[in-house]
Order: sequence, then structure tokens, then C-alpha cells
Amino acid sequence: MEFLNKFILGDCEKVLEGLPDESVDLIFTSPPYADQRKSIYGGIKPDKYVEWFLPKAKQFKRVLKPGGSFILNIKERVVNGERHTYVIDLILKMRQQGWLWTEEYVWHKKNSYPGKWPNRFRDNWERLIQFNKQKKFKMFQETVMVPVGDWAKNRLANLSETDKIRDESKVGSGFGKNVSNWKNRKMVYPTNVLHMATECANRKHSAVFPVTLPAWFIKLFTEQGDVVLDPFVGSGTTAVAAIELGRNYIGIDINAEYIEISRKRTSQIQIRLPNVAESQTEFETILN
Amino acid sequence: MEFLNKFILGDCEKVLEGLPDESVDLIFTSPPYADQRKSIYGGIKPDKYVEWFLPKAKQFKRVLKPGGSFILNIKERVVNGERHTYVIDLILKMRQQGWLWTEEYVWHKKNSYPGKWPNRFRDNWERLIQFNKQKKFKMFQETVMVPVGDWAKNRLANLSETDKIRDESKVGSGFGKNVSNWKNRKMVYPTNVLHMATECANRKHSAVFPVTLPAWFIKLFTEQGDVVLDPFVGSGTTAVAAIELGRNYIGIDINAEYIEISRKRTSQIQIRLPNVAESQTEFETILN
DNA sequence: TTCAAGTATGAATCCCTTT
DNA sequence: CAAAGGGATTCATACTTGA
Repeated sequence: MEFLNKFILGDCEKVLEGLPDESVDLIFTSPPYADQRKSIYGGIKPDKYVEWFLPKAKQFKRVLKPGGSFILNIKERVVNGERHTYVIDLILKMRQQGWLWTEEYVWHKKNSYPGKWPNRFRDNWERLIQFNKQKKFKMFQETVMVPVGDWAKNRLANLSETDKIRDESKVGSGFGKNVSNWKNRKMVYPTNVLHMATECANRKHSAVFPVTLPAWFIKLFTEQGDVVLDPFVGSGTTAVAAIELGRNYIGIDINAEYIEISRKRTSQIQIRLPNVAESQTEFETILN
Repeated sequence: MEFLNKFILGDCEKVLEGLPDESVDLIFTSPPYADQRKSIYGGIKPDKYVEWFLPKAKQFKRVLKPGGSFILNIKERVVNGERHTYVIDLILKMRQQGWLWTEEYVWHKKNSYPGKWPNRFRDNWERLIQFNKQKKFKMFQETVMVPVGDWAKNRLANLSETDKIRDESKVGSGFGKNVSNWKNRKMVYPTNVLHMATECANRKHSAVFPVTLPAWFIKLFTEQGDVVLDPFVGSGTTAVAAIELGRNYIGIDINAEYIEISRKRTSQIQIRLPNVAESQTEFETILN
């Protein structure tokens, strides 16, 4: 496939026309929010947002595999003192398009932009809306398990004498190993609330979300060698996550500068990372 | 006003007809979610939810003062593998009714219901949707300021892996019992993400949300002596918060057993609390 | 009295069986 | 064939118990 592991300059609606049906396992994207980033994207008016987005969503649906997922990172702007309705309008319209509104994850941003307003507090969360084409879809819940809650810490902090003895007698090795084994076993499934700090790096290209955010969903909804699409790839964060996890990426953006940044950024990563060699062989196998 | 500081048995839609226009400063409520709590409320079908709720919302709008706020605690159920749209439908319809959709707070529940499903994780958050009648409304931001603790410096500086994923423990709403410990700390404004556990104790009456939740909004949107209405008062949690903060309450519920529980619960509080005396004089002043 | 360990229980959801 | 019902799954919290 000629699109694989490339950044393509252009309007994703047009570009995707060249992509075959059902060729993508996961779409993860953070489109320009209405009227935001005017200088770069031209600024879509909130009232026009849904009609601007819908034809693109139609293409997304076409290129997504039946068991694939679409994760949309979005948040409604405040317009005239009110939250604008373009996000919920979009959900309703996309359902009419045939999408299933499977779930809504919340990204709790721990460090939000500072500021003070008379009628609201700082906005500290964003939506991560999951759409699917069918009720059954690929999901690998074990890949995102998290260590168990506080009681595990307590347990580790005060290991009782009997615990120590038991461990010694059983295995004979240092109890550190046992503890780690036990720790590994004690993983629990996460919830639909994600806790991640925003990345306050690079002022040039506003890093919209941290690499850990697409990485979490890529692990959850794809396997090694799968294809991850970001039709508004911006500075390439989704692609970075995909590469690091041994997935193929397709990055599209209408802005040439962003495409350039993404290319530079990912090339650096491919050099830097130790596991690139093995990842690349995987890529080559798939590409051939 | 004959309704003040009472629990009234009946359908709030009918009961409120007896309340004058613009007589309430804050409406805080958690209505029965669609198809939930069948045994108590009869269970409203998800598809009928909006049409069931709208005439009640109309009464709410009538009795609310121009500068008052309406906080609606709600969450969409999963129906046939999909999030149902009754919540976002309701937002759109209420806007047609003349409400402004000012803001949506997120309540991050620290202890969610356990369970495992092939297509989703545990639901760990609920919506707290703020509606207003006009752009300008009463808001006292200083009353809910949060102390900046060591967590701000240390935790945010070097986030551990678990920290990134798991919830922080102390950020919260700042309404904890040991706030006095933080007196010397610097205070900052909170965000629109609230951190509270559900109340899993108290076997007699299952309080769905903790007292701290209505308390937070009561402090934020009302002053001493103001009137707080909960049209689905359940076990009286909103009223408890109102009493503790020296506000007047109006509690309505269609279920006689709940009304009884609420009456008992609040009478106990009035006896127990040390600051009741002063609160009551205030009430009397207002009542006369 | 304090602290650690044990235990009960929630605004749940899926899936399969029964009516 | 739609609607209703029951079993299995699972974890943070706070109350209870015991040393």
C-alpha cells in the first residue's frame, strides 16, 4: 500500500479517496476544534463544524476495517458564554451515518492551561469518543492493565515477617523477585477515565496531546503490524506512538509545515529507539 | 413560603406548580437515570426519557431565579452495546426550551462499580451539566478554592508510571474534612473535574452521591439563606448539604419511603451539628 | 487507644435462557 | 421474535473486628 508509513500533504477527505475500503485498523485523531488555530487551518466556524466534518467521517468509515475503532479527541468551545453543541450534534449525525457511539472516555488533563474567568473554571478534561462500525470489534484489554490500587503499595511497604519467610522457603531466591512477580500478577483493568498530563514541549507546533494518549488506544485496539490512521496528524504524535509500538501509520495533514515537522520528528525517533531494528523488519515483512 | 425546608411527597412537575416564579437560587438534582432503579421509580425507558423530563425542566426554569443555576447529575446508559443518546438529546431540547448550556463538569468517581466486559471498561465518571437562564449568574469562586499541596510540586514534576495512569489521591474538590490542615498553603481555583468517591457505606439509605458533591455546588452558586431545590431528592443528600451550609432547602420526591428517610436523616443532622443553632436563627429570620 | 487486616457492597454490563 | 430475568465478572471505599 503506497500510503503506509508516510505523511501525506493534503485534505484528508480527498487523500483518503485513494485508500482502499477497510484498510485501517484504528483511526485516532484530534481534529482542529472549531474556530481554533485559525492561522493554521483557516478556522472552521462552530456553526459550520458538523457539515465540515461529516464528509470526512464518511471516508473514515469507508477505510476502517469492520472490527476497527475510531477514536475522536474533541472538546466543545465556549461560544457566547455557552458550550457550543457541535460535538453532540456531530455524534447524532455520525450515528445517522451508520456509526455506533460505543463509548466516551474522559481525558483528565492534570495540568490545564492557566486562566480565570468570572463564570467558569479552567477546563481540565476532553472527550475521547469511540465510534465503531459494528458491535464486535478488536480490543486487547490486557495490554493496558494498571497496577492495583493503594493497598498494593501498603502491602509492599510493610511486608510481614511471615510473608518474607514464606517467600524464602518457597523459592529460595531473594524476596525482591517474589514481590515483583506478585506485583506483576496484581494488575487490574483501567476505567474509562484517563489521567495524563499535557505535554508542554515544543512551542513551535502546539503539542495537542501527549504520546501516551494515542499509545494507550493503539495498544488497546490494535496488534503489531496493524495500520493506524491520523487524518489530522499535526506534529505527528499519533505516528510516533504507532512507530514505537510496532504499528504502521498513515499521517495526513493539510499543512505543509506540520508534515515537515512530523517527518523530522519520526525520523529522529527511528534512529534513537533501540527497538527500531526489530520494528523495521516487521514493517518490511508487512510491506512486501 | 410554605415549601421552605420541607420534604414534599409527589411528582415534582405537579408539586412545583405551587411554587412562585423565580423563587429558587439553585437546583441541584440527580434524577433517576433511564431504566434504572426500577423498583423505586418505575423505570423510564431510555427512548422516552427526554419526553418524560422536558415538562419538568420547564417548571424548573420557571421557579429558578434569573441569576440562578441548575446542576443536573446524569449519565447515559449502555443500550445494545452503545451509549444511548438521551442525555445529549436532552441538552439540545432544553436549549430549545430557553436554557443556556453553560458548562459540563465531570465527576470522577473514585470507586466505580466492578465488572468486566469484552467491549468496555468500568464507567468511572458522570456528567454534572450546568444550565442557566441568562449569561450572567451568581458564582462565588473563592468559596471552593483548593489548597496547593506538595503534590502540585512533586507529583507533577516527576510523574511515576502509576501516577500517569491512576488517579491522584488528594487533588479532589478541596472539600475534605482535613482542609484545616492546609490552612497555611496557597489556595488556587479548582477546575471543572471533581474527584469524589461514591458513598458506599450507610446501608439503610443508599446515598447515590456523597454530600460533598451538592455541597461544592451550593457553596459555588449560593449564599447563606438562599434556596436550594432538589426535585428528585431521594435520601436527602442535597438537603443535608444545604442545611450544613446554612441554606434553605426544598426537597421533592415521588417515593414516600425516601421522603421518610430524608426527614429522619436531616432531623438527626440538626441535632448533631454544632453550628445548627446559628443556622437556625438564620432560617427563622428568612422564614419570617 | 491505635493500627492493620478482613469484609460487605455499590446508578453496571454482557450474554444466555426463558417467557 | 421482542422483552424480561439471572449468572458471572470485579475493585475502591469505609466500616468492622481483633491484637
